[in-house]
Amino acid sequence: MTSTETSNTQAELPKTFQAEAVEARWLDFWRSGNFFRAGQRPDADPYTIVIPPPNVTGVLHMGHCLPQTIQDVLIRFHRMKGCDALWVPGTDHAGIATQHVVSENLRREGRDPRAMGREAFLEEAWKWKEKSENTIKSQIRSLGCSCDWTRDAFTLDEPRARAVRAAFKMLFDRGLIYRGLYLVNWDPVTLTALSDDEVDYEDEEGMLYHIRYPFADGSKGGATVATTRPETLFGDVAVAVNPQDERYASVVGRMVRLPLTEREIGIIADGFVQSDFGTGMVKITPAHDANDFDCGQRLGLPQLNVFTPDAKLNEHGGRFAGMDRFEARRAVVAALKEQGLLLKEEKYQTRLGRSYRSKAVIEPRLSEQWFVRMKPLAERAAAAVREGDIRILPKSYEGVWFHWLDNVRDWCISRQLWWGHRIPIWYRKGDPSRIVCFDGEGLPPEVAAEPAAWEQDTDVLDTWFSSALWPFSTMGWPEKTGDLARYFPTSVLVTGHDILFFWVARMAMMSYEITGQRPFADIFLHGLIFGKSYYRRHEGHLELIKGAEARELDEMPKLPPGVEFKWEKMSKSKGNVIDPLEMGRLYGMDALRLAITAYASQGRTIDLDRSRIEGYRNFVNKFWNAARFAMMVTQGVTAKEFAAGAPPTGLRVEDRWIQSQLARAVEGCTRSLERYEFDQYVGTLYDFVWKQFCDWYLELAKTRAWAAADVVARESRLASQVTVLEVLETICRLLAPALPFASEEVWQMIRTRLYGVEAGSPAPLLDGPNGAVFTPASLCVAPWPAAGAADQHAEDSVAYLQELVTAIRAIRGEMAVPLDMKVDIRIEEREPARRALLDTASAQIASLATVRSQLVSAAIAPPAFAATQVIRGTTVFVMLPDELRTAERQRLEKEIAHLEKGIAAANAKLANADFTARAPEAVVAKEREKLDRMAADAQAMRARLSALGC
RNA sequence: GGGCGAAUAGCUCAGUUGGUUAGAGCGCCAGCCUUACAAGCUGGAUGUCACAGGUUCGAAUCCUGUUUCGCCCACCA
Repeated sequence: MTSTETSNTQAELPKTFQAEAVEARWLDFWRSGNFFRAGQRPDADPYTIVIPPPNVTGVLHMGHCLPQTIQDVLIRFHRMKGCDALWVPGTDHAGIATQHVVSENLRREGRDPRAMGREAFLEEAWKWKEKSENTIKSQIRSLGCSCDWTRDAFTLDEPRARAVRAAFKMLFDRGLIYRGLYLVNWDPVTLTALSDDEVDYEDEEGMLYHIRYPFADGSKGGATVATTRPETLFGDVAVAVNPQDERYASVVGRMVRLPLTEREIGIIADGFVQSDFGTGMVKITPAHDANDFDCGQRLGLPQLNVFTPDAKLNEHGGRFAGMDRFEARRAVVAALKEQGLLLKEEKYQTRLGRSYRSKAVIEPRLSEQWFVRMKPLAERAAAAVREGDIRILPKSYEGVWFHWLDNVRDWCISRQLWWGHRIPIWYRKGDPSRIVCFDGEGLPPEVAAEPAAWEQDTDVLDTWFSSALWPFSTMGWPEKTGDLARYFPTSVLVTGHDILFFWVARMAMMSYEITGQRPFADIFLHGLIFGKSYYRRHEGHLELIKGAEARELDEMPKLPPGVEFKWEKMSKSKGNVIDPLEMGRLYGMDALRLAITAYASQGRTIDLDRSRIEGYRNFVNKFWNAARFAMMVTQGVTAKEFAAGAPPTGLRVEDRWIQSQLARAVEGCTRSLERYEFDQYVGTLYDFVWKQFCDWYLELAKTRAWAAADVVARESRLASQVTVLEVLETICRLLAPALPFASEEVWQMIRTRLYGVEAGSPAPLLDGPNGAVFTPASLCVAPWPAAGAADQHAEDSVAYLQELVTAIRAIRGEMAVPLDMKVDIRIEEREPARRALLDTASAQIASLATVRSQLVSAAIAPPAFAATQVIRGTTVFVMLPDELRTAERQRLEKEIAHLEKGIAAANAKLANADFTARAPEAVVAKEREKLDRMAADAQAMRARLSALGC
């Protein structure tokens, strides 16, 4: 097969980039080629990322795409840098969240999840998990994520269960896990305890009730307490005042009668009571309030639970028993009012805790739970960041990290759920003091010997317990696996700052405690994606606009009057969710990834505008068309010619210029990626590909690439062709981490064209500087480019030509010279070197500025009429019809005014003696040079203006 | 109540240790289907860099205060 037979001609290549087909092709190719399987470079440094496992609660949304894309960019970058890159994928069983979703679904089908029993429910949950997990995996795949799927993990699978048992036992044996009766956050809807971090607090409008507790001896008066929760009074065991509060000094020690009951309780003093709040008297309900619990512990008060698990009053509620807590509140208030014991009700802003999953109002509940002792673990995690063992990016989150760890309370890890890791504890029936903790498979020996005498704890562990082990449980811990030795600790953790405590801090704590090592070297915290929701102003209040109407508004450049938008956290109820796959279909995954990467500045909210995705879609298409053009103008170039590199004798200044620009781009991209400055990385490429390569180099190359053989020397033509291919090939490699599909497509296209081999087939190694470039079977395993040398002379020369061309174009544009009218120009240039440059570039200038003829000389006799522009001492005359004289006057005046503004600014600076005395010499010199240049140009322009004479 | 972050063009955002006449994309205006690309090309307009002080020869950038917005943490019932 020869290269001509397999070459793509222009006609075969579509004018617009066909994202869908290209994505499918390379996804398949990468998968079958096993390119993402770690361990294929045993001598290379490992680079590891473990995915923050998405919850198997449903499908991925835009919020997930951000971390996945960033991780993939990092992994692909390091893979190309030669690392043994490993990205471990996986999913999280998400205890409460999943159990909640599965239960809801069952209820919708008319089934009662609780009545089904544990086994049957778990069966349903596993079914759900399979479905959700498959969806998530295929979504991650279609994003182009280069995960090593052979190492796929799930937080509830058997290897992870082994890790959970081992970790639990380890902590248990070290006394870091204990069980006790404490007040915990109870979710009365899902009927489980929650950790402190799983409770979201919201300000809500409530009432503060002042209730009179009459003296028990019947004497006049009593204690008036202020409370937001009158329904808990059945659990009161005391009334407390501040010991310093003189108003109540005399009543301390007296007894009062608890309203609506026959019970009597005492008035006590405790320092936590704030005298200036409410009445200065507080009812003490140790079983239902955290403060009161602490107070009760201090003073040895009894704990009286008055609620059932689903937050109905129990037998202590007397005639109110069986009522739901909110219903009971109304009833109790009504009864108190009737008895004249309700002295006052006032509106009051309270903070209500809600379950972060079920949104149910949390009820503090006294119950037997398992806890992790956090203090020693937290100290170690804090020290790790303080000492630089772990680096947090952006640094501003360090403060948050320390504050949380310094104030952390013990972690309640038991959950009264079914979906999760069973707590590996067995109790001896009838003797609760005898317990066994077992980390092996099946039953502990004692239990196996007498199964009937033991029962396993019915609770499961908090999801975050297994998540906390993730960086090493995915590596096979507690087994001493090869992966653990090679890939752990991991390189970086990429996640949102919203789970810094839930997850990140806990991984650090567990990892140091259990493995003695950090879980990751860097923590990169990204922003959270917000969506655009629309509102219509309607009689003073805002009305949410959803559905199709909102989609229409998305497309409108200007919103109709009365409609406004807000950026808000994406949620289904707001109707502002963007489906990543839909965006992928609309604009292509590459464009989506590029937009996300460019948006990934650190630690903020990200207002994702779809017009930005569209902008990058256009960029991908631009890149694609540059490739099409390259294929066109390099027809006939052989692999051997490419491998040998551009013939030096044929190189022109623009070839050296683009190579120099490329060197800077390579350096910029590399530096940005190493520093997690993703927006810089994308910005550098965008500018280089579009502004430098397409707008200038390819345009400059046209004159040679298309010229007939007798007009341009063969070497020159070949040099331009090879340069086009070299630069394009390097661009592919630079783009590959963020834009894997399009770059692979183009790269393989060049490879196939030159070598006549299909993707995946080995390309013959040829001699020459470029001989090895296409050796790898895929771009994703090609080496990251090394930065070449910058060429200052070439950069200056081309900058000069660019200014000249732009000046001529600007004149044409402002004077409205039609494009089909080629103009004649004269250039007055005193410097011989520049004249020489202009001579060699005349064909390029003609092509770029639509020029018919040009005359270059050290001195030009001013023509009768021409539009003129002076740039850096060079005068360009653009010969135009005389009727443009007036237009030219206006244009010159504007140009001169612009220059004068700059001159004035520079003059003011230089006139300041302090500036010339104190500013660094280089800065002053630069300013002076700038002033001289502008002054000379302005002078010349003024001369042209007066010569116009109209 | 504490802490953190943000405020730059109509919109979304850059602006690295203070040194330009403050940038990009989208949108806008004018002109172009110039044989890679109309998802394009060329030219153009657009800013009290939230506000007020201060430091400095010089501030979008550093300091102080103010305002607005967002987030996190916190046991006044």
